[in-house]
Amino acid sequence: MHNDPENSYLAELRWRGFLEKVTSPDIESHLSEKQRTLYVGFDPTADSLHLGSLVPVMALAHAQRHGHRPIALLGGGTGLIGDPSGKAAERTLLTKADAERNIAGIGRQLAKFFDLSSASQGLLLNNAEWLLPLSLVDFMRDIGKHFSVNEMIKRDSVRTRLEERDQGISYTEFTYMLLQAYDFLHLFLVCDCTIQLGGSDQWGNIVSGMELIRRVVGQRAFGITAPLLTTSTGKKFGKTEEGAVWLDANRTSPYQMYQYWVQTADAEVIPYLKLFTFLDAEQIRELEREVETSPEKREAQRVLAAEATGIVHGIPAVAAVEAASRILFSGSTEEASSETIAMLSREIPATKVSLEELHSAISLVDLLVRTRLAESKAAARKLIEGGGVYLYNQRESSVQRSVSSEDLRWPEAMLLRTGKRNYHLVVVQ
RNA sequence: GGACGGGUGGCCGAGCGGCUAAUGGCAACAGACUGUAAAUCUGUCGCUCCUUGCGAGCUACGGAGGUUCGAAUCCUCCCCCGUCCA
Repeated sequence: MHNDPENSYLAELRWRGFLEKVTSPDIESHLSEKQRTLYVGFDPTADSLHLGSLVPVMALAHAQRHGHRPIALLGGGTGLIGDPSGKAAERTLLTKADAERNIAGIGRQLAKFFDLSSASQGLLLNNAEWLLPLSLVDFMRDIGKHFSVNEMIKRDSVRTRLEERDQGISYTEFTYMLLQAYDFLHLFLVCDCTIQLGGSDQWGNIVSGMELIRRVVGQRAFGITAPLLTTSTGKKFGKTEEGAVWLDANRTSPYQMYQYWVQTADAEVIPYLKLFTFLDAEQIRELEREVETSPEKREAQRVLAAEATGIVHGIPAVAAVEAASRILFSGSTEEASSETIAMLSREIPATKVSLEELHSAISLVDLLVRTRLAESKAAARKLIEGGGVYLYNQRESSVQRSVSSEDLRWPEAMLLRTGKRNYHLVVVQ
């Protein structure tokens, strides 16, 4: 297959924008020859991945779809050391208990992206398995001997720290690159893994691994790096004012993730559709035309949000999120299901009101004060008079209005709103 | 210690005996516009009540007293800030 010009997997990565660099053009024929095994490592820096980690995850998921074998590698061992790449300062070591907890969390998430039903399909491994039992002396004799300190200190990640007088780098972090290189060697030997994939900051570590394999076994291995994303406004991808967008629903709710995607700028929505959904080229071209002709519809953003959120949290969760978003942002007066209400109750403030109270009717003015949507009764009245109060997204303009069980349109909840987006859920008990 | 200047609503800043809940600006809130953007425009912007009226009552201009029919505005004392002189 030497003259196969276009390997289908690489072609896919290419048009989707995953390819930043490859270590050699020969990777094309290497992949076309037969099923290959590729790996991506994940640091257990937190108990959840965030959107940024999704780029290599998706790249690896595409490999499986093209018949190759992915290995998602948990850094249970390397995480105890800490990767200096891209870090301006020495990090505090994770405790072993934290690392274990983080490994468990990340492992659960990664498992959802791959078919791990058999070892020939895909693998989820933890490098603690082979790194922890290593003997220091053996490691130094067998692995360390292949690394030249002269080379190591030229590395960006090391050099910047050496030049930065007040930062420095510990021997621990300095050693990190040997461990990651050893991972690649280990996977090469045990799993016949020949390709390592990673973010562009991993280039150096990947090359170290390839070198090590070449020296120890005299064989060739490859690397692929994916670009680090930044938004057109210069912000880091996957970050909001509140911090990272996590894959863990307890850290970032599906609704919040969906909203993050929906708010994607026009300039980024097409690249993101390519990276974070499995939609094919034709479907994405269609959406691209939509962005050009009617950007105000935000159709591409909605599709991106639904698809990407669905991949992470499952399709069933998306329906409720979409309904919640329609209600909160398009002022939809649709009925809400209990799932949607549950979704809303996590995103907007809620106040409980007893059924008895509701039977005897509460004045809208009092309800506004009670839900703290208005600071005082006078303010509540002024809000109503100014046309700023809505019940189930329908304007209520009478100061005399009172609310009773008659007005209950959703199961056990009323949706009250002032202004454009100050929603409040009145939960009836 | 002495001499001035000043403390006003979330902030800045007018007012200097009644017409002042207190001009104006900013912020805030609501409405219109809009693509879950920005800008712009309009309205509201101490609290409470209702018979929602260009309605009534209460509370407010550093604090406490006083003068006056009536004070944020005049007087006394106190507190605080700023500038200058010792």
